Amino acid sequence: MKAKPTIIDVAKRARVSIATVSRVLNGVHVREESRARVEKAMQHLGYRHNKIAHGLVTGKSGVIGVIVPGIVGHLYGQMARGIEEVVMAQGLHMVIVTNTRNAAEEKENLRLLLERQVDGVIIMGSYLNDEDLLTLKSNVPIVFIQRENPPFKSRYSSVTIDNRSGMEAALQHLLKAGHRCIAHITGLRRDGFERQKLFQEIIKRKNLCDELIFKGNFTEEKGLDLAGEVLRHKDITAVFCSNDRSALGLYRSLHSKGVRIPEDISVVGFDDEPWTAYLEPPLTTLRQPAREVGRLAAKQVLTEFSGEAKTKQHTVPVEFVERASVYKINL
Amino acid sequence: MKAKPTIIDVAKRARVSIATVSRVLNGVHVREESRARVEKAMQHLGYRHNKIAHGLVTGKSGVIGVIVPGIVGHLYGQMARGIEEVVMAQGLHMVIVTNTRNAAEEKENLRLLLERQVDGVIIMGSYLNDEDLLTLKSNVPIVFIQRENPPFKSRYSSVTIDNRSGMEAALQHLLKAGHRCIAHITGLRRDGFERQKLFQEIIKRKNLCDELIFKGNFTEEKGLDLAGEVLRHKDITAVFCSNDRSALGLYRSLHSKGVRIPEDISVVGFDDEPWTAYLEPPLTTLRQPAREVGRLAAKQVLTEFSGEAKTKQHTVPVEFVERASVYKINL
DNA sequence: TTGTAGGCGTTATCAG
DNA sequence: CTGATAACGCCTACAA
Repeated sequence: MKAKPTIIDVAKRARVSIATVSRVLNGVHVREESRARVEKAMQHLGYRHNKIAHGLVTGKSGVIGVIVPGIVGHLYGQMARGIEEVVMAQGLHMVIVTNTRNAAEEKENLRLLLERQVDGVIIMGSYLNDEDLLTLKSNVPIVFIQRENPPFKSRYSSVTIDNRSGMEAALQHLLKAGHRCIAHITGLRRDGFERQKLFQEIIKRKNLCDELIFKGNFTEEKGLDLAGEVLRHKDITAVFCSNDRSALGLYRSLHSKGVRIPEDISVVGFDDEPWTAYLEPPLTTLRQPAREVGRLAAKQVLTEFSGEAKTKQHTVPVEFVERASVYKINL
Repeated sequence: MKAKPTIIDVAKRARVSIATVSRVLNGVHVREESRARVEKAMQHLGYRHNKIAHGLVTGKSGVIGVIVPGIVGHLYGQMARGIEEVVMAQGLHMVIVTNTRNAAEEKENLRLLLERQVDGVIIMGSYLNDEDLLTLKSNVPIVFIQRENPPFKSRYSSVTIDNRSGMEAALQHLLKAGHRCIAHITGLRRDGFERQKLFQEIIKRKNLCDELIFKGNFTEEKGLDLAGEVLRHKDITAVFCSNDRSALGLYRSLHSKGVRIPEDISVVGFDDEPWTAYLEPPLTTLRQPAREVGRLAAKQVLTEFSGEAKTKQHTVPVEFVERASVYKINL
């Protein structure tokens, strides 16, 4: 009647061996009578299965590690939620660590996770390179979501947003609406650069003016600053922002300058953050299926962990969300 | 040169005993030379400390469990971030599970966490009652953030928002601005009810009309619906919404009806969600110091876990955020 | 300062 | 179907 009861205590009270207790614990068949006695004993003693000890012998911790970038934001939250969803359904748990942006810290976080014997790791927006991974010699599956560096030559899975299809859809929409002089406020990191590259590629392919690139940094402030420069080009009729926050900055500046959206300038964002629908006018943007991305990543680690399943590079499409921030010139 | 090396392997290679290896692992002093040899051996072998085994013998898992309500939202994310911050600083980890709203599931989640031998638990918006807790006989500290039921008679810590001070501040502001006929769109759960009660109490104390209560449910839709009813009372000059989402609904309906904010109707929200500053006009609201709440809760579990520290009921103030949605009548 | 040996709570193997 | 008993990897008196 003192500290935590163990299977030994249960076994004694049920007058069976600890092996039998272990069996009922793990759903192995035992005689009905024994099982009943064991269960009663557990009940009585307030026994609780110790997953630490269990993990030590089985070599599985039942935990998936998740590393998320320090920047808060809605997207990462959704991804984490998606991961938790499938992880939980398997009776596993998820430990989250956030790394305040730098490769060294990320590596350290990963190391700690591995010490904890996680059964798999999911890293969002990783900065790690092949070499880092190598020195850590992880033996568990790692899958990367929206990794920053170019894909590994190596053996890791990944889940990546299909920026291309999104950009194509959005620009198509703009073109159909009659826009011919479209500016782009760029962003940072992999997504930012990729989007810029795609923007330029598509614009060039359509034979439009491809010089209207404004260097942004994914922040509202920058979007706000850039508005002036954008307005200096009188023929710009639409601005494609690399993310919603830039679009927000642009909105505010345009509003304050008395420029009408979308009549004077059309705006398109990227991410579909929850508040974009509340803007005036509601922002046309591209939605990242963040939750689904999380689910995918989680499923990938799990199958890799519990089988021979090979690594795989997933690409998920983004969805074009039409709202009211694009003016139809040709109507 | 095969599977995971253990301290035994390290000990052999360093020609010391496993005890010595363990010592350098745990920062106990050993002769400089031995330490060097051990470290070199670990390096060479690619040794990794196994925290599962470590946990089994020490009885500490080094993990704090966190249960968050299924509803996503910005606040819970911030709280989790605050928890992770302090937990991480102690070299611990945090496992998050979300419960899709119902006491049974919450209890089950807690049970699983305890099986995992977490060193402490933080539950946000819990629905558990004394009895539930009792049957689980947790031996680790549990602290509740914004628990739904009335405080325990029992021995658990909590962190709670000081709705009162917030309501006082907001209403004071409204009164100073000359508003005398103020409506309230109510919310749900503990916070909703508490805010309503406080609203009525304060209004009555000030000898104002206290009948203008509109039954909301924390959602945008409801806020939108209620706008009509609010407008029917011609003398209402301000509406205090129980949360920002209700305020948002009100905004949209008012806008669509051509009612001006704040000239015709002033609006105050609660929560200070990130997008409230982007509304037109920016919403005056009350900020919950969510991150700080998380930190507090985490510190509380940690001190309770690692010492005799008694349980404690924390109350954190909310901050009044003045923006542009309140009209100064008397100026 | 270092080594020996006895656990920590479970599972797994192998006889009965 | 059940029961000993040896791991699992590490920590920690206790001894040396």
